[in-house]
Amino acid sequence: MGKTLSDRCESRMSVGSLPIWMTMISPTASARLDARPLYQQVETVLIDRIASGAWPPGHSIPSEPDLAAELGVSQGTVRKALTELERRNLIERRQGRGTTVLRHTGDTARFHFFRLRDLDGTAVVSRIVVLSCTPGEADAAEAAGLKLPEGTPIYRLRRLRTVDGVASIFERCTLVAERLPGFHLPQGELSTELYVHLQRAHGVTIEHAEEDLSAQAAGPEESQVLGLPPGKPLLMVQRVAFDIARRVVEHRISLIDTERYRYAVRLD
Amino acid sequence: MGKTLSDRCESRMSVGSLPIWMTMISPTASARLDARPLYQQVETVLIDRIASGAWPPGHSIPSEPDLAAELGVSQGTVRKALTELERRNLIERRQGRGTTVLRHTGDTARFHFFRLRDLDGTAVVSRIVVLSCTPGEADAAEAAGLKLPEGTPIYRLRRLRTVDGVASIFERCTLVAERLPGFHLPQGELSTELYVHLQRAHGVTIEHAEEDLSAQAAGPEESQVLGLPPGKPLLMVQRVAFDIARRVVEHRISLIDTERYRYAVRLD
DNA sequence: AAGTGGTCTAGACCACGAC
DNA sequence: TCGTGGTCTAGACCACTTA
Repeated sequence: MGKTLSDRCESRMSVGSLPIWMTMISPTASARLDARPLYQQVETVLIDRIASGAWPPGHSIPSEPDLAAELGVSQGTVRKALTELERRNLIERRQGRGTTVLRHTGDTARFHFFRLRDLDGTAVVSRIVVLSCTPGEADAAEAAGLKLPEGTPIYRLRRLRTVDGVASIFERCTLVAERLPGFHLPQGELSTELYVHLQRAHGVTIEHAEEDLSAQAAGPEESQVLGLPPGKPLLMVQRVAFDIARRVVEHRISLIDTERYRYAVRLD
Repeated sequence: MGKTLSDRCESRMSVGSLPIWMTMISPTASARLDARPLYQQVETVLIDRIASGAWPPGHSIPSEPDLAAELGVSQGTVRKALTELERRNLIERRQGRGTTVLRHTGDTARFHFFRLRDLDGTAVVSRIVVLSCTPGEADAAEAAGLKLPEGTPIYRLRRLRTVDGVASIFERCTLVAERLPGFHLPQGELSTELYVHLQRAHGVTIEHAEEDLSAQAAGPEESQVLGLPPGKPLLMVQRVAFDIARRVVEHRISLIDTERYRYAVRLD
């Protein structure tokens, strides 16, 4: 085959109106270059619609037959693309109801990005207190963590997580300002999950994150905040979080007292 | 449909010989009870053939059209089942060459189950020294880790991993004897990956593992083995490993000096 | 040239949910 | 009742490997 979505669309332009996605792709440039399978091209189109905000979180997207007709491909091809989006936790499909763009709730955000578990394996609930939130420019260490140049505008966020009333996690977050125009934290809701807020207030959906774990002795700042003796072994988690377009949004260093809780991982 | 694989087979029994999988399923019991989708039933059949050793690691399995004909389903249904097996890292498909049962190599075992990375993200190579290997019965702690009753026959394995000549990881492994009849370690190859050996010598394929991470101060045994000051923060990884049939095979406690290396995780 | 898995299509029927 | 996604089929053509 080797045909491109735009080829198929051009042959239909006389009948229908210009599809949204064509406004984002240069027709001349994409004419021959995109030799990827059709279902991957469909995938890209759908992701662009979600990432651009055309289909915001919670939006019901067109049915599979409608999408197939609009894009000039078969329903099977659309299904294959949607299956991949579902695997990436970008959409939710339900028989009889239709397909919607996933909206981060506290539960889903925690399920995917909060790996702390009780000793018997049950999920842990934590309360969050924001200690400080200030704009600034990335220093050497922060720039290295974000893999962005030094001096990049950022926001610095310090948080404390409390489990069962016990201060257990100290978090230093570094947020990329460019991704979050007009960033501010709601004063009242200190316990809001950060990623839920980023999606609701800035339209930024965190899709995946990479974490590096190590053991670290408690330094002066964290031993004071967590109320622990200096030198006590803590679990240090360094996270880099990416949005749907796989751009860096956040770097976070969490220091965790694992006396009563464990960080759970599944390996396949 | 709601039809069962055995229904479809019965209608073909007059022409072909009895398929392998029918010998493992009671025809009467499975006649009405298995209301799962066909592709999942096919999946089960194929997994059984792999788990039973009928298709050992490295074996080239029949082509998709052949499997479809044998099982009385369409090629698309077989493809869907194979796609899931591929996702679970049980098989490898290559265009033009065919499909083979995955054989653990040192590389694949490390890639899936060894999460340690250099500070710049490159994979770490380690040499293994076996300190001891003795049979015994599970004590309370070991039984809890394996989620098996106390007194279950086990093998205890102590290993030391060296990275760049520096002792970095001390491992206490507990292996379920029932899964590994006649278990012994090859004397010469101290650096063999355990999971490669389990597959080659005992036909046991480790498919996935669950790990709990915490920070722990070095105790007397590990500080001596690793040559570290007592009380130094170490990363403690408690792993439970499962075979293809999702039965527990191993419990392992690793104590890691994360001075120069990191445990890497990807969250989706 | 023959056979493999990979892509794509068209259409049937089913299970579920909303109206 | 209707429209949705889920399952299953049959068959075409392509890309790749092997002989």
